[in-house]
Amino acid sequence: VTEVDDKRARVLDAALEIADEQGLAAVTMRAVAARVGLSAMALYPRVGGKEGLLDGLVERLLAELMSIMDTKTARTSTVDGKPVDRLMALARAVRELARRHPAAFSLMFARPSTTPESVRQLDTLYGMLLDAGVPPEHVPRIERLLSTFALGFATSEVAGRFSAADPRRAVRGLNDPAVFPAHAKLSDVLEQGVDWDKEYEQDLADLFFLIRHRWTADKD
Amino acid sequence: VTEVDDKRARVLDAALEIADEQGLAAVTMRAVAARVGLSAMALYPRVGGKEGLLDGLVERLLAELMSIMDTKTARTSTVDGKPVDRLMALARAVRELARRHPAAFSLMFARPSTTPESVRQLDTLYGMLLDAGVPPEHVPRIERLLSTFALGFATSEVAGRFSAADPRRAVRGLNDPAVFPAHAKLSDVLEQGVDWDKEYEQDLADLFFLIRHRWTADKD
DNA sequence: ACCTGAACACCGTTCAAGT
DNA sequence: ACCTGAACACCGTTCAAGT
Repeated sequence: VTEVDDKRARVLDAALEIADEQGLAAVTMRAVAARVGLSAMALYPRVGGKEGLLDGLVERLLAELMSIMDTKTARTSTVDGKPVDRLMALARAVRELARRHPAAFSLMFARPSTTPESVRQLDTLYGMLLDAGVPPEHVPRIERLLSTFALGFATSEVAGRFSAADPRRAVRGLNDPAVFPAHAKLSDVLEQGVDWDKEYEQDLADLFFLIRHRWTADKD
Repeated sequence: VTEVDDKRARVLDAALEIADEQGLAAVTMRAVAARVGLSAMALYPRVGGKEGLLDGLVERLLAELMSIMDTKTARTSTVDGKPVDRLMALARAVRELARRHPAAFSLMFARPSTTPESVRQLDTLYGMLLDAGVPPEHVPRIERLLSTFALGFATSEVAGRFSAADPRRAVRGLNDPAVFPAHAKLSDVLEQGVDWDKEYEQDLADLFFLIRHRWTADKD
């Protein structure tokens, strides 16, 4: 039983390595098989076709996400720190995961994981939000809001959505108020580059500001 | 000149139709060519290979996004309504676009558009945020925050990330406090289904609450 | 039980050939 | 100038055959 899992794990290792080194398009049944020293057909009992292989990759990423968070929180000794700190650590771990595996990370949006393990991780997140004082009836929604933003930010970064929007890769007439009035008004701000680490921290601060203050003054 | 664009447009029409009807995997050079009555090779001068075809699809989606917003704001006559209303209309248009083209929509995260037209759309967004009172130095960041969330939410919906997390597609022991303590605490909330329209509206309300109140009490 | 290799039906793209 | 069709180097997967 654990032997089968072991064989599967070795295939997923190989697939993730190829994705990291050569991109997702290079993750071919044949290429993965060659790396583990088998024929392409020998993978089918292990991972169940290409779809199963990619689903397995998402499982691996989720497992690594949790291990990143554990090592991080252990190092700064916030294992049982304030709930918001643990949420922040998780949010930062998402981004680090994306930087470690930029090609494979794009699968996270496309191939939702429904393994018991992923439900356990969701349960941990729900627990943190409850501890942080989010009213129970809002917890699932706030979880989706935060995870959607964190996944989206990391995906935008590694897929180039953010850098592509950088106006310094000049479109003609960018500072012409007649063509791009808002860009012209913001030219000072736009000229300086973006510190993505800082931007992410600011975004998280804003979102947690929301969580902290949304349910204090007014109820619901 | 416009004749070349016209030919290109016809190819992109066909590609989008196939994506809508049969999914993104069915968008094949051969299939698209067949739909416009040409050989596969005749597409190359028009769109420049498969990559160019997919980039063109993203352009189409962005154009449709703006047309959705225009018709919506026109109907509710908020064309020159309050800036926040226009931002809300745009955010809702993103989601409607995803529902119209669920398969092609996933390209939005993967293939950022850098055409002059997309910069014009970004400029419009910047303008709305300035009008809404966001301090200039925060406008690009808030734009990224909002667009990342809106894209991420719509992608999660159409790609099944949200529905896959639905606990009612039962994992064993979901209500066992020993296994999933947070799920057990939230069982009342989780049992009732989610109204996605309502959830999105609440999320937008929260985010605009943030925009409205973040820069009033404390100056950053 | 587990693995292999030939084969099938595809895919994007090159290229020589047609008009 | 614009299009075609054969061909090339792939791809995921089926299946009969080996041990």
